[in-house]
Amino acid sequence: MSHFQVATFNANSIRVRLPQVLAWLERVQPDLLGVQETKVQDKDFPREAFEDAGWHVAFRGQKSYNGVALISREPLDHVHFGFDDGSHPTRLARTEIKGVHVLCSYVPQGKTIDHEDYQLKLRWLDGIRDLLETHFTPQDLVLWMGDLNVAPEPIDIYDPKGHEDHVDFHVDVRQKLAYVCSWGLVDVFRRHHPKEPGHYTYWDYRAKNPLVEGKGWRVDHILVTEPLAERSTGAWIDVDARMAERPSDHTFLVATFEL
DNA sequence: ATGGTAGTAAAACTA
Repeated sequence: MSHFQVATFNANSIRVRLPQVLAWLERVQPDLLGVQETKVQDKDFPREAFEDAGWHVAFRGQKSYNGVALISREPLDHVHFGFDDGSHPTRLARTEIKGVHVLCSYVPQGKTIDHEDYQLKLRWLDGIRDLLETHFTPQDLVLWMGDLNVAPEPIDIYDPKGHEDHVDFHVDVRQKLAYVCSWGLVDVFRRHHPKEPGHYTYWDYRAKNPLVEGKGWRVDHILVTEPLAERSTGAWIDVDARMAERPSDHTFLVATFEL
């Protein structure tokens, strides 16, 4: 039996959030952290800051937008960025660690439901289903984590009635995520906190006092195949991590397993 | 209230 702790975090600039991320890694000591929205070109990624602290990093970014990174205690095996056709390398990272196949993604947000980017988002999620079907079976140990930009259920967002036309809660995107999960993925946070409302991973900067007013969204997820779900021992959202000096609009989601 | 704030990067775009 081997302990395995994995986490996901939308940093909204890895350079601005560097002290917060380093402190969090030091405190929690996960095996693997997936980061989205690093917002930095590879030449400017703060690689040495992580390596000096004893972490291994793999990243793929671009100027201003997107960017994903994997931060690991053990050296990372080969990390593949993007889909099989090479598209979206700054939104998707894949690797294998401790026998677990890991996907880390920053799903396109979609802007508005009448925007063409929303259709791109739906097709993007189809692409994840295709990727899963191509490379794995539901009997494998597979973990998909990241900012998926979908609140799956009404309990995963404040004021669900008021957000029915929002790209992160619209019926089409929720059905699309359900379709991907119907391949054989379980929401590991919900497995440990069934039907509990008010657990959020994201709060809009533009709200006056979103954390206090409870104006949050659960759009960051760790989804796993059934054999991995059976080995999961807990899942939690680290709201305390938002006590940082310059917190991201998202916070850390953590899951633990006994492999 | 079609606003609000944060980040990048240098005006406007994204979330």
